Amino acid sequence: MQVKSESVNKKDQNRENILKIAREIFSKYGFKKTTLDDIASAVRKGKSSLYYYFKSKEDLFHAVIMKEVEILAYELEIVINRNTDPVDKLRDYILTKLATFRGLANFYHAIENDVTAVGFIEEIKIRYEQDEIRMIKRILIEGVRKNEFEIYDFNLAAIGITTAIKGLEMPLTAGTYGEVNLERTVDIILKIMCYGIMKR
Amino acid sequence: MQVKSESVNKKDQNRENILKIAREIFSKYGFKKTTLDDIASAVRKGKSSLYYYFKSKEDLFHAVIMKEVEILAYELEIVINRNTDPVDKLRDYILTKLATFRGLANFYHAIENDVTAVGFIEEIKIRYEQDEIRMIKRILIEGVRKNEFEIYDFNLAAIGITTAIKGLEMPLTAGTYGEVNLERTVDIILKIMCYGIMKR
DNA sequence: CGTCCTTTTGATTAAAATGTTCAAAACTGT
DNA sequence: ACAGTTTTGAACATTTTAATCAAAAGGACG
Repeated sequence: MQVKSESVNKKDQNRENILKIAREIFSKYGFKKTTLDDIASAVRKGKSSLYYYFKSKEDLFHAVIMKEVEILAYELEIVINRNTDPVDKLRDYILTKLATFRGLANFYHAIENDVTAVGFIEEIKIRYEQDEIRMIKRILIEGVRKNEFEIYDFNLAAIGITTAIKGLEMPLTAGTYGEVNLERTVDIILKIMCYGIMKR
Repeated sequence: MQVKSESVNKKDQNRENILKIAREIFSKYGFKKTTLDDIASAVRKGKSSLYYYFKSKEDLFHAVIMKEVEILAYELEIVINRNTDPVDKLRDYILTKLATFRGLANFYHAIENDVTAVGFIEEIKIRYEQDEIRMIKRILIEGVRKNEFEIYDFNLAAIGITTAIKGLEMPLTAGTYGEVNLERTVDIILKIMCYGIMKR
């Protein structure tokens, strides 16, 4: 009998490799234009071999996106745990998320409406909204503890900021390709959020 | 009766527009992955409308490539007529051609062998080889006139150099994607050619 | 070698996509 | 209303493509 852990390792290794290559191809051509043959021949396997690792094209795509999201989560975790000024932290958080999202958007940068892909990404957005609010809240609480922010309702504030970030993501996932200079826009929004619009 | 010249203009205008957009899409996805629907919806027309302007997908692709070649020819003409040192002119000629070719290569940067596209481009290469030899010859003759080159058989020299350029194009049209630093390679080859050629 | 498990594959199929044709419609200027 | 131009939707034949499956190949181990 083969040792389970070894064979699992081998399989997982193959799976990872397929994911890595599939990621490249999906990000280049989008979900619809990428065929299983493209991926299979890129990993030098028969097309049917892919079904040993993933139960469908959608499944594979889903796995690719999920991995991307994991990476994003990991990067955000790092940003959050850095010992920086709360405002900078907020800024870094937003910029990191946007950068990764710009990449994610590639996955369905197709001309036609790639319904499946859009569906996946929308689904992910919804699923992770709660996490996002929680993270933002942590930043806000830290800001108050450091005596930099003055916030009365953390939940509302976090929801507000999360919503603002969603607004920033829009031009990425929608078709607005004209370089909007995101960094500048982020700074402007940050300024508004930090100093408020009221004269004092 | 409508005035012929007007209607022709309108049609040509539309044709040009289709070509422009088709160029973008072909260069992004390659010949095979680009569908007529992609192009049609990008120009906001029905798919069948395209057949009013081009008799087939191949025909359209062909037209796109031809336009690209025209542009290349135009740019090369400019380089050749610039009043520069013959060696620089040779260098500029090669670099200009390679730059455009790098773009051309995009048109069939597909994973699979895009036989049709490859065929077209090979055909063009062959057709324009004679022109190329002629242009190179002009540069060489000018170089001798300016007392910088010392060449006894212009034809042979031009053919040799053209062949060398072909060698430089190979990594572009073949699958060699690993950045080969073309500019450096060009300089090296130029150096070899020059010190074999230059009067001393 | 034979056994058991893992992994790969070619053949097959059903469904969807795609290039192409064509006759009819829409549009345009006179 | 007319004539020429341009657009289009429906229809079709052909390929492509995702998915399935049973069989084969590979590999560890007694």
